[in-house]
Amino acid sequence: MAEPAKRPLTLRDVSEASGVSEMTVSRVLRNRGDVSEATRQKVLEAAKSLGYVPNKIAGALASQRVNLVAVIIPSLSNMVFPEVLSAISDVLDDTPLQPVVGVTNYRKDREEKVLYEMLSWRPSGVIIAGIEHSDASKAMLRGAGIPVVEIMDTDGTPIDAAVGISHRRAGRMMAEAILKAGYRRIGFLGTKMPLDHRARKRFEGFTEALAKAGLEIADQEFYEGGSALGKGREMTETILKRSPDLDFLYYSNDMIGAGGLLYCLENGIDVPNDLGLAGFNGVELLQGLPRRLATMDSCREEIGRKAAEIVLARVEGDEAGPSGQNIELTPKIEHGDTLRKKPRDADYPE
Amino acid sequence: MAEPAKRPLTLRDVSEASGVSEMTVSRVLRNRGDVSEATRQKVLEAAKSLGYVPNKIAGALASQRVNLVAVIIPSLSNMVFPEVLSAISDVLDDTPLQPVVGVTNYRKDREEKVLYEMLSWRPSGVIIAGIEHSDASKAMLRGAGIPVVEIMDTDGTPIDAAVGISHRRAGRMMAEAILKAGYRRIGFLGTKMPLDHRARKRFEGFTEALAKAGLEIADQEFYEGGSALGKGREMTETILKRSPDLDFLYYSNDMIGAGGLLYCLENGIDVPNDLGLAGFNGVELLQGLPRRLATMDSCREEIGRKAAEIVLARVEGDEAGPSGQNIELTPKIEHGDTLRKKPRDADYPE
DNA sequence: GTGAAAGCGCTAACAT
DNA sequence: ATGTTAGCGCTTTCAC
Repeated sequence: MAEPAKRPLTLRDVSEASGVSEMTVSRVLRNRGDVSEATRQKVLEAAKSLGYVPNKIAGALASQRVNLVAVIIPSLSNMVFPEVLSAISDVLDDTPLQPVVGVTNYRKDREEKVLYEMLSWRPSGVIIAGIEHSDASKAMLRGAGIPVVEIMDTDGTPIDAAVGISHRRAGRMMAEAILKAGYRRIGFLGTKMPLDHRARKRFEGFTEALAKAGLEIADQEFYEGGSALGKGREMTETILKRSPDLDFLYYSNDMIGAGGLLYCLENGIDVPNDLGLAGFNGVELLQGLPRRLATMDSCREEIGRKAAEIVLARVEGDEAGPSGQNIELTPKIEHGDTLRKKPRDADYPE
Repeated sequence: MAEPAKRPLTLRDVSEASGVSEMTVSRVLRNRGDVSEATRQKVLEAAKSLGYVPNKIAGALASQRVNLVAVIIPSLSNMVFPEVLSAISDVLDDTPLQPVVGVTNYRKDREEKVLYEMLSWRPSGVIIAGIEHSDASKAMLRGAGIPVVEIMDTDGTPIDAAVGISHRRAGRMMAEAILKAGYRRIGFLGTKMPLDHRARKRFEGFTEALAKAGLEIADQEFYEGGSALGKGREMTETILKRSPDLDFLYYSNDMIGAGGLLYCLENGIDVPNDLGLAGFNGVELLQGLPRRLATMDSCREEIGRKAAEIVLARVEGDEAGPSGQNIELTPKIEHGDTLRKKPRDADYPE
């Protein structure tokens, strides 16, 4: 029953309460070095009854070790990132390392600030979303002298190590699957992309693959903010009214794709025959929809796990581990119910 | 162009590079005290060109101030908590305080551990979800000597301050609205609740209000884990097959409610006439559904904002601010398209 | 198995 | 406006 403490307790308080030197108390509390079972118990008891909570600030300063891993992501409202996070947490859970999250809102200036703040706590490693950073951010990351794992995207040169997928390739793969299924008049719906590099790269890969087949995006529509499901609905209505002859809609993420799917179903559009749909990410939400939206798994779980493992390996092995790796995972297309696997008999007889 | 630093830079390095004492460098970097514009520039330049990042560990130890606010929540995958978080961040954004998030997975033992870890960094305040904690957690919170704001739930006695809604009352209010609309055979669908106190309290308030009207829950169904949308769908099918005469389904959250709604629409059930539906939380996702699910706003934005403001006020005013407050917000029922406002002409002529 | 001394990188409090 | 001194609460290192 600790009284409303005025001054936080210190090792010294525990030392005095237990009649053991500060040093030995410290050893007990950290399970380090040999301590007799007798003193060990005395100390533990004293610490507990006082309600002592060690001061990690002091500990970190003295030991020059901080068991934190900075995890920097663009957003928490896009479910994709919490999922990566939870994979990271799972791996780190049985280790002394602890993730600490920073959010950038997809903004370079925020990223710089968040990074600076986090590095000033001298974490043991950094896991950061994306492979595009400002020069200042890159300089900080390089200068920090700690393992840095860039995640989600491998289209670029990592500072240290990277784990992700190639979004350019993902866009290409989806375009190829769509073409193979016989769709030809393809619309694109997505976020305004100046900020989201991965969405942009998927778009680029997508158009590139279409171009190779002599095709272009037939129409497109972009959105900003707001409820993704609602936006998907609205955008789908807009683009279909403007270009009723489209036979496929590629969405830059599953949430707007889901909104589009709901719109199509309500309006009696024959999916996937008259109109095919596909999103991106493979979010769990899709399991509950009336039809399974075609999508592409973005390997979030594995990315999080691998990233954490890399940091862990580097922190444990004092020497720099395998640096400079760029691990590209391969996303799989899920056709679901909205992307047929081959052309209808009637059309595109080629 | 900082070389791959071996040893992190210190104030001393900046001091030497700029020919100014460590103390003055420190003053410049913190914008504290009077420094001539000339030296100010010299220092800033030196710091920048070296790529110096201050060591907050040392700073915090020396100043006995840590501008972190521990925010402890059950989960990141339930969108409700990221929303509270983002309200907290917004308020704290223009202040020196910074939120740091810990996740408990709805488990008391995790909460204890997370709390211990966070307190060992000596944060300036704690914002913690829920008002139910283990004795050990309560002792830690009391002993920390910092402002503690318990959020989301006001049904209980706060340790220090609380901001939230009464979930018992929320459950009652929904029951009353449902009864007023003439529904009588009411089913409940929700999470297994040993862990989620707020869901439990809503359930209790709900059944209590039914009891007052001489009614009982006609059937119920519980779930664990999995995709909420999909689960809502499955549970709805199950409960309706078992009890086809139900005329209302009350879901413990909007996601399973949304799944239920989709199921009903697909199966041609007349909502809200033959069957009414309601969820809880007022999540944005609902905006994109074919019909607006009845729900109840859980005031997440305001809760986050108020909580952050309380911590802020207490940290700024050195003296303890208004302690012991228990701010109960009032959720509003949104009838949407799935809960009619009064009985059908035909039934329940009373 | 235990203790004493030194110092981690910074800032408060006092000089000047 | 700038510099000096003395810690902050722990851990490292070395002694016993």
